[in-house]
Amino acid sequence: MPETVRVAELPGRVGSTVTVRAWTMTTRSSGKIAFVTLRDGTGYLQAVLSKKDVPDAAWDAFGRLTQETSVEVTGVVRADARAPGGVELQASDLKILGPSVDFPITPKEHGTAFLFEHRHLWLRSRRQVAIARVRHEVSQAIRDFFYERDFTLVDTPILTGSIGEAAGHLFATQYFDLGTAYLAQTGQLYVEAAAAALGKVYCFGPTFRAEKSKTRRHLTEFWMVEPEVAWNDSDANMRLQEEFVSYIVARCLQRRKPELVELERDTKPLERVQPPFPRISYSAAVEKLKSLGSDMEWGRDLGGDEETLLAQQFDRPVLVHDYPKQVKAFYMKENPADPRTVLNNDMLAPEGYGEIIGGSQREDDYDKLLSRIRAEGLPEDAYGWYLDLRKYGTFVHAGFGLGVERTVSWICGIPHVREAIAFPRTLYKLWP
RNA sequence: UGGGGUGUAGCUCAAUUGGCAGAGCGCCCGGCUGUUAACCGGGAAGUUGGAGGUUCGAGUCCUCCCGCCCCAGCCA
Repeated sequence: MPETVRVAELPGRVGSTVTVRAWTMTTRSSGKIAFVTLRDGTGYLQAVLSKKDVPDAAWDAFGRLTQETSVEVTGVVRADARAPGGVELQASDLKILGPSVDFPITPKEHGTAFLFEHRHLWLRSRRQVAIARVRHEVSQAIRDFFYERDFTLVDTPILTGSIGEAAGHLFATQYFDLGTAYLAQTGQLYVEAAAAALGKVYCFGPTFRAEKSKTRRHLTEFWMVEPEVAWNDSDANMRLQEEFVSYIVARCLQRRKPELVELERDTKPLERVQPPFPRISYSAAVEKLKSLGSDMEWGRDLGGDEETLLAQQFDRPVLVHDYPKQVKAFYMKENPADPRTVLNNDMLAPEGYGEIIGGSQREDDYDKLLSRIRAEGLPEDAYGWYLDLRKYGTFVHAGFGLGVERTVSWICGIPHVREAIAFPRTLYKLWP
């Protein structure tokens, strides 16, 4: 009885007889010799069948192979320069496990609308497998980075009663007899509470925005990691960010080179991602943009075009800090050196990928926070627990949120965030 | 919510600007002993997104509706 092995193990099994279970990608035949390219999730394998060397049933089975037929192939592992990957399987038997009739995604070109309608099948493609592996590496790097630095993971609620940020639309649902519940658009307020208990914390999970955004950078459901650190000021917050992003990129370069090659990603720009990152104040950024021909004015938030133009001036991610108070959220700490601004920052990824991080030092003064809540017309009683954090031993603290899909898109060099998650949720896409 | 596109075979796209709906891939049949998205020969495949209108004649022009894509705002 031959062993069943994974394709990835085959280079170490040259000479032995093995059985592989996998899916059919393409077939080629020359009458008496036949080739089938297989994939099993661990790698890609070419199996070779010679008509004279296999049972008639196996030869007939080859003739019935169609794209994505699942099969069991037994044979001898052989090194051969003509085989993709350098190793192939000289088959002695082939059995069909599951036929596949009229697989909709052919090896030729398709439009994005068609592919996303078949997302559950499209995931099997080499490109989508590579993206999934990079995403997995990013997620694991995130967890390892914080674990190594003694952060505690705090899982924050997805169903919430209060509202996170001032603007933005939220998904709402009826919550028993307690009225409306909202799907969380941030875990930040909760990790602030946890930071007062545990010091260094982070949350990592899905987040929901009911905004009718239709751009390559937006999803209605996306994953965000949000660290929050007691006694960090804005400067320490930015140092943590550049260390964090550099760590994630380095891990992908170190462990996912084959996937980045599959994606035809030029890794040179990624290799430059090392601390320190350039920093520029919002005010200086406005001046710089003006000198570059932009009609940007002080007081306006940076738009997509401005972000791209600004990021193009640097060879690695750039930290833009101290934005005008009126364009930023109520919880950001007022800048003592310039009360028109707050102690926040965004991180703009290079190559046009835009904002991957938004962060700030939090307002730790009870009265100032309360007046901001009132000024923005937020429901004061809903924020009672949040204000308590300033009432009982207030503390300097700061944190940020990193968007996983935007980060994965940037590292992979893909044009749209919806490819960076297995089943994207957008304005028009709730299935599959 | 604005602005710009697009919809023709299973898929990706043509169709002389109003005059016989076509190609490549995929699929089916046949051929080939080292193929790499194999190649060669043959075949099947269409309510041109939907409804209405103009016209001798509409894939093409007009009106409305529907789906999708891109850009902007919002943000990660």
